[in-house]
Amino acid sequence: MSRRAELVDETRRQITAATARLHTTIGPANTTVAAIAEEAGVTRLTVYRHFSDLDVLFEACRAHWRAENPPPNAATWSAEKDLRRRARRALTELYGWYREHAEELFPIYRDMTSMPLSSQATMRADNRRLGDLVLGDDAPRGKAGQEARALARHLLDYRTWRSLAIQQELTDAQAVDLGVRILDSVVDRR
Amino acid sequence: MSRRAELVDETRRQITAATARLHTTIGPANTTVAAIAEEAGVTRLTVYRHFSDLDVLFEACRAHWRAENPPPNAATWSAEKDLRRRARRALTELYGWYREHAEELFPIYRDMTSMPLSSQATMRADNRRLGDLVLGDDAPRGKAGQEARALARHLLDYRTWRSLAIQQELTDAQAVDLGVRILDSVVDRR
DNA sequence: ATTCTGGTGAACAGGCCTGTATACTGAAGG
DNA sequence: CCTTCAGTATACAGGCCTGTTCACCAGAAT
Repeated sequence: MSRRAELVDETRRQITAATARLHTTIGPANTTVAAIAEEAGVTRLTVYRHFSDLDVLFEACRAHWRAENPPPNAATWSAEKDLRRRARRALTELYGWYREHAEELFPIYRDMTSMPLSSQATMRADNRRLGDLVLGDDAPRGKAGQEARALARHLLDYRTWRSLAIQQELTDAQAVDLGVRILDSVVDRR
Repeated sequence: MSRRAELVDETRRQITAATARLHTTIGPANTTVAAIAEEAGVTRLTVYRHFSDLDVLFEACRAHWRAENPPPNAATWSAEKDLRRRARRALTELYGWYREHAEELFPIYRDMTSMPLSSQATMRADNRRLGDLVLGDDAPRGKAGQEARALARHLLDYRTWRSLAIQQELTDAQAVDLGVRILDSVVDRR
């Protein structure tokens, strides 16, 4: 990569990083192009140049942030063969990550509706994937399965963690315990 | 009440009603004084006159809307002596109300952080009260009690209903079932 | 009939935002 | 050495918002 291209790339990176900083503080809904430019130490015009489509910037910003703050690796959860252990591990890791990034994730979820639909879809798909991963083969069939999946996904959501841990003031350990117990009782019911 | 005072009062009512309409559609965060005035068929100046303090308007608006859309009467829940029945009744009534006002409540909860602290406190207190009412004397002591209360309150929250019923696409009946089962399993555990 | 006064209409200065256009600068790179 | 072009600086026209001031009107109240 030529030096020239490198510089351009660096500017682009600055812009996405600045956007990420704003999204995780004041939130996407209040993030203006003017603010991004200032935060990136760049002219408004430069932002427009790099990202004529704001949605592209939002997606780039999302990718950037996740690369710098990697969420737990859900793939390893499958190693636990027992549902309770698997759920415990998943919730512990995820809730830990949520706690670590509580402040940053809050504006994201709050302003979700003002984000590009593609990003919203991605987040929903992620949530679904995690839920299915935790349930594994233990998901009942039919209606019971639908409810179990709904519960698993609900428990894995950031907002559920926030409700339990921040609003209701449970410790993360308590929230995890509660989640595991609940999920088990629903899946395991005769 | 004199005719004069009546007219003044009517204007005030128009303003709070207009505010309520805006809060339940575009949300408190996007509700401007200009928009309120227009929606109320009144001058911006008139709005300022009646409510120099916006927080007062917000609170009046909240009261107005709740009077027109009364939530279920939680006091009657205590009639059910069995926890499961009580929880079922509470969740059924509350989730029904949430469903009925799903669209209107959404912007309120989304923009909660941009509402006056007093309103936020009121909502939290309400939630606590409902939770305690549902648990009644069945709340365990100590740590288990704390978790049971947290769960009850969490289940009664609008956002939990939304997560289960809208996001995860459960029917209200399914969400209620799930909630009752979960709460029972946590309260009743060994 | 006259006085109050809630509401109107218009205007102000100030702020922040948008998207676009202009001409300029400075460094990478042929 | 000289071209290319990413980024700068500055400006514009347009939009919407805020809070406040002033003169004015018309209908209640007395």
